Amino acid sequence: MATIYDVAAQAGVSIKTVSRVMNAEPNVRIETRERVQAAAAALDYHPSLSARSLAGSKSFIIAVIVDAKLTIDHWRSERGSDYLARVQFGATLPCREAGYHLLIELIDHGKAMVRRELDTLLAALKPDGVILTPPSADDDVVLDRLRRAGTPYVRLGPGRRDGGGMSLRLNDRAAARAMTQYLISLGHRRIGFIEGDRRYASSRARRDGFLAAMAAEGLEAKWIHAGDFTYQSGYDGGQAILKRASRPSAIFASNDDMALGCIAAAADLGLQTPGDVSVAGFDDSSGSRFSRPQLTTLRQPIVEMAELAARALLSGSVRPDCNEDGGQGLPNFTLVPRLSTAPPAARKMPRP
Amino acid sequence: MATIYDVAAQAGVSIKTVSRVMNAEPNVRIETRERVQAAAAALDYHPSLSARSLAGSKSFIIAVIVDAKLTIDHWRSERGSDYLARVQFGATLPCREAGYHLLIELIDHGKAMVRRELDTLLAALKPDGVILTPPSADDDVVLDRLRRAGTPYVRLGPGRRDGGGMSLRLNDRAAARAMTQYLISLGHRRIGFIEGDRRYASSRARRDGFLAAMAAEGLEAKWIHAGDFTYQSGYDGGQAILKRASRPSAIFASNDDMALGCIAAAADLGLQTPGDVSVAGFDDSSGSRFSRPQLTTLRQPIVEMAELAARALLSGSVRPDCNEDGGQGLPNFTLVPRLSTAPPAARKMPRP
DNA sequence: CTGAAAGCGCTTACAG
DNA sequence: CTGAAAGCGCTTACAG
Repeated sequence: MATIYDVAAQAGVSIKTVSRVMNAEPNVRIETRERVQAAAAALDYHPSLSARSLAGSKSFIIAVIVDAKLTIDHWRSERGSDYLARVQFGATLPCREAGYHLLIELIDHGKAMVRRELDTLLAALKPDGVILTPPSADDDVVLDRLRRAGTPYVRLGPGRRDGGGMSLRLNDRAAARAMTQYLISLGHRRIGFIEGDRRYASSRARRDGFLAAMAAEGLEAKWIHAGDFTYQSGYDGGQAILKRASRPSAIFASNDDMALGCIAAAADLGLQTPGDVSVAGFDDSSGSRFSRPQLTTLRQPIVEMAELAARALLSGSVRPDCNEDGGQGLPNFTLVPRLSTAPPAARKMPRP
Repeated sequence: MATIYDVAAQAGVSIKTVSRVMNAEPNVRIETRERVQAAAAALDYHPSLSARSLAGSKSFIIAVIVDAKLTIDHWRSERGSDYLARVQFGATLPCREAGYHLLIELIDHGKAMVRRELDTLLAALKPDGVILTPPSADDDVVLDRLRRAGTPYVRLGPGRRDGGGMSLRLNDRAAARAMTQYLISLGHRRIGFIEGDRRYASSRARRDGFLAAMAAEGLEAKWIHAGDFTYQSGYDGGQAILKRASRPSAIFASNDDMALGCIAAAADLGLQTPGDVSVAGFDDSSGSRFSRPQLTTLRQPIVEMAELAARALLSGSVRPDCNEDGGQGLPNFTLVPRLSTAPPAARKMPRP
């Protein structure tokens, strides 16, 4: 394979000049530039990433950090949870345009592992930027190691405001509140809630939004189940809630996987959705669109967030030692009403 | 950040010895080894990938090549087509265990672009192995550049037998034949077929399997539509086939996306699935499981294939200049009967 | 079992 | 506008 020396020799210049041309730096006579470009093309020369990375200050790598357990669970279950795919979609294209490579890195969020895995990653790869997904975005160890390494990072959907870097936050609380209000507007007054994993800030925010909407209408939140974002926990939550003597006419699950599990639980108890119980989800996963019945859910602009994150990192505007909220330009959530929710059956309406 | 020199100094040895310890090479006294390990741990030392890659013969990178247009289309449509996710799932874990990084690279399969993009990729990254998905797996330019670079590669679902490297092939023909026979066994004799993109070998094989099964029963294959694996082409195919005066009682689409499009087309024409027309797909995508009705489809062991591909590459057993079929240990396809297929309505049965 | 030397292919910092 | 020198942090090939 041709190296910078071959190109320099062929063009009759020094390697420094070839370097200037390849990096589109100024101060090269147009004629020289063209000679170098011709030589590079003739020799089919492409600079080595590792050499550039070792000698210079850039690695041309952006890493996306995801939780290993959760990601593997989603891959294994094939339930159409496409959070990671959306992040890849949003971040891949800007990286590609800039000649960067996007690396998906799974890390274990156990106290002991996270530090070792992250340090290895940062030292080995020296990524020019890191995109943090929940729960990494709020993980003390992750944030500390990143800051120590001086690596710019963008946090997706973080809870903490003081985590450094740039944050891209969706208003989970407002979204959950809107969904709850939607259920109330359909006539529901007895509404259950299935929580997500509490390690996730978004999970807590969704719960808060639900509780706020209920309180605003003077409704009691009596059916709350602690799930963990998995289908199974949604199923368990649905069973637990719907087996009670007094059961709600609607259930709001903190994500689509759990909502689908909840619908299955209802069906196993002989309850139809939405005839006997309405069920709403959160995420607008592809599974939600193809479920039976199609799921009423909330869509958040994950692709746009990831794209914004990548662009911010690529532009060099993110500094690890600041706290920047970059979510201004982001589109808002959208409530997507579909067929899993309906007004409660008349006989089940409590009297006013 | 600590370098190999720091560790060497701290342990009182040469950098060569540190290198030996870090790479688990033999010929280091146990006592020396422990001293080096202690020093490395104390200094939080992790070797630099770019330095290792530049000096040595390994890059610790495995690249997956996918078609840019197709991948972006799948990401954008969010229709639960999880081929890439399955490949990632299968290949990520072995890479991780081996300290390797998996890179997903989109390339454009236009004649002009593919060579430039691939050469840049190979020269810049020097991946230790490449996993080729369709249609790259049969692309002359891709195969030529890979061989020229001496990069080991595994081809997933290739058509050509002479493409070099290792091939992992699924029996698309037998699978399509089995599905067609299944439809026939339900009582269908008038069966339509929607083809996938003909650039894909699997697409041609599926068509062959369909035709073979029909011919074996002495049935005419009169309703064939040329699709391209997209939902829209399935919709168009469904419309075209079902609008004809004489229409089939079942349609077999070459993938799930097209099958879903076909069902939508039927619905728009006032035809129920499976009441008026049975529809079968291919892939067992997550969308197929959540569709309404759930799709009868074929599952192929993509995750297992990708895992096998990664392991073969990591073990160093793949050579670019041979033609190896590595699919022996792979599980077979499975026909997944679900609710989108049923016996034809009595009045539509042709007389024997 | 251990180490000194050379070199991988670039960029940096500087000189002219 | 151009280039000579040094160095990034490792592995390779060799010597002992």
